[in-house]
Amino acid sequence: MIAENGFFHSPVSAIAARAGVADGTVYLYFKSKDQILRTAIDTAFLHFFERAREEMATTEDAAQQLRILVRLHLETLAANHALAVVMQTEVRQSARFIAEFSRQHLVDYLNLTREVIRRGQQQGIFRPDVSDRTVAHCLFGALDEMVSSWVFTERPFEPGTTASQVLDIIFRGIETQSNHA
Amino acid sequence: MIAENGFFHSPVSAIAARAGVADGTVYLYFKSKDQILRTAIDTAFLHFFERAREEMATTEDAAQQLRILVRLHLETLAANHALAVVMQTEVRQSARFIAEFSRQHLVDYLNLTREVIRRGQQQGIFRPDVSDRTVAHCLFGALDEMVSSWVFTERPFEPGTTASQVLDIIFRGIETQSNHA
Amino acid sequence: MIAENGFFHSPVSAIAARAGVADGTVYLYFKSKDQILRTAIDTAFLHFFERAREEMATTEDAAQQLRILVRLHLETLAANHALAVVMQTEVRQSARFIAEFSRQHLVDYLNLTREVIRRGQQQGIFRPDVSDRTVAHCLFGALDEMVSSWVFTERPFEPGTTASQVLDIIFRGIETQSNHA
Amino acid sequence: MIAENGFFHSPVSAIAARAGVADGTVYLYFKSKDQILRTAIDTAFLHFFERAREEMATTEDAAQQLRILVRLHLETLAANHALAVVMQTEVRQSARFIAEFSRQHLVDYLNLTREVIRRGQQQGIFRPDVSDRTVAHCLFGALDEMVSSWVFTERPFEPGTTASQVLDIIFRGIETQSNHA
DNA sequence: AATGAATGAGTGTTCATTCAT
DNA sequence: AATGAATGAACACTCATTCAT
Repeated sequence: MIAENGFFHSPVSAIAARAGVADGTVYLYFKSKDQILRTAIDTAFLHFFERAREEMATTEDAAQQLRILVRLHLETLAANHALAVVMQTEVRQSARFIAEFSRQHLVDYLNLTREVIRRGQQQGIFRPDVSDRTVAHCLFGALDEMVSSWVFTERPFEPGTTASQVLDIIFRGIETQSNHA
Repeated sequence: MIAENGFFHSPVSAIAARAGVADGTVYLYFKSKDQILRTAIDTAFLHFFERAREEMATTEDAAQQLRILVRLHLETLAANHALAVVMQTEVRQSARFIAEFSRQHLVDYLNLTREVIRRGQQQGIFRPDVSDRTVAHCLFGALDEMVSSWVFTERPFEPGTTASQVLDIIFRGIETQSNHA
Repeated sequence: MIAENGFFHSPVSAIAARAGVADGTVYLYFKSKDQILRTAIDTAFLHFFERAREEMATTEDAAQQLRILVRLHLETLAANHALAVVMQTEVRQSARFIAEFSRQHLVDYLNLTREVIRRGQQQGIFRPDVSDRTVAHCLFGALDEMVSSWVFTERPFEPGTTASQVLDIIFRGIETQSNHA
Repeated sequence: MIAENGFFHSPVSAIAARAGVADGTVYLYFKSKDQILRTAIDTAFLHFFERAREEMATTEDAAQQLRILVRLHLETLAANHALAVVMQTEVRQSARFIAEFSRQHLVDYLNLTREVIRRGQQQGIFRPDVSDRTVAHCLFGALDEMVSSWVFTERPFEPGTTASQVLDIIFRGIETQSNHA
């Protein structure tokens, strides 16, 4: 519902109707309309982090872990168009909302990425002369923009191909010479 | 006003008061509340494109042109915090708004970037084996995320430094070996 | 409310207050302010037609049926001053409103009257050399004006007397000589 | 303008535009929007009464004078469709407006008609056993309804024919037997 | 005299939220 | 637990009127 019409253009009554319950019932499960959106976002991030932690535990190679993260990011959204729309729009609905709430999730995600970057730098596979913060922002920004491009156009989306393309550029940009050669 | 509270949380009466005019006066200049936001965004992009075209005309070197674009992107927003907030939030307020209106500006910007990338590939300074579309998305996404990071935290922002950091990664990621060596 | 102040000078908030409900409640029962008026008018005509059909079925004499219609017209409005005011004013609020909506009720009423006239002509009690349309308009117009006269002054109103006076003139005007003698 | 859209749906700005002047100019000639309508109505009645007095002075025969009034009523409106619309709608816009303002014109008109009726009764050509008030209302009501019927449908309108038809009924209804024979 | 930009009070309508059932 | 009728605050927008030019 929210993905289709936007949070502000989705009356609680419409959300309730879509869920097949009465308006009042919504308030038995959510304290306010805002909480519906927050819960949806929280849940999505929670699931993402769970899977990310699980899958990243299967290897110690930072490059491999980065590949896992990137693939998971793109696959999760590719598999759920409505979620993707919400993530590319409503999550950024207003400066106050972001500052108070949704930015924290992104910071968590960025921190996770930064840890992997730093590990790669310690492992000698990533250049040590770029800040992990910058790299994480570049990587996240690139992925984010690829998703936006898909969501706001009618293009087909192949998460695997997209992941390769982005990583092709970012890896080359951050890998050490020895590694690259 | 919109930057501070968000478009949906900014009554027309508040916008009018901030502008020092009566509510009705707003409607002498804008057909609807929506048009206020659209006009602001249109104007910002118009100015940006004008300056970009001017400054990019001073050189034929694609790498140099890319540096100009990146610097202009970051400097424009760094110089106007409210504009930056609007660009990182309200421009993405709902899928419908984006699809109907604001995405076109981004597409124009991405196309401008892609042209430069392609020129660089023809000039032999950028790798020919990555698509200009992917590169443009990566670059824009990286910059966009750097701006968001600044806007939604209290960090100081140095557009020059940020530009160098991002370009350091992206350039290395897309330049040809010969060039890099 | 509308009878007292006129439709355009009756804010929905005032109508709601008079009804003892909150403003929003009005919109649970009416789609728009316009619909309040339309529903009131529709309902009044519906009841009138129902009663008219019932009472007219008690006789086959066209003259008697006409007397029934006239009495019902005047008694219905005499019994409900507010309704009478609305019928003499708001029903004619604008050319567009009338053309789109309220005229149809009058046309239905006029058609009912015309049928009775034609029946009387066939029965040989009404002159055949005047058109039923003209007669119906004269009769309705006369009644309408009697009601207006009452509504817009402080005069007392006796529907029975008024009915007799109007019918005295119209009947004499339309009856056949043989009948009249 | 008012005839087309109704008084309440005609902004002063639209009326001014139609008149080819600026909004403010309207207020040099009318104290308020209401006065525009009142002046239009006043003027129309003034002209009507002037012509009625003139033409009625040409004969002493009450029946003839009534014919003159009826013809003038219908011809005046037939000649000016917009005026007719205003007379059949806006003149009755609300009970308060009518009570305060427009009813007086009708009362004047009805009084003029009543005088003629009484004169006809004194002349022995109209029945003395019906009240002049009732007759005047019947006659005016009949004419009024004929005009409404024309204004709110697409029918062609022939004031002469319509006058004959109405008078055929009303005259027969009110004339004395001797006269009728 | 004429203008038309500016005003700001007024109003129809929406919708998040509550609560008696 | 679930309902959905009722609420009333909030808001976008209109427009009669004013007044400096």
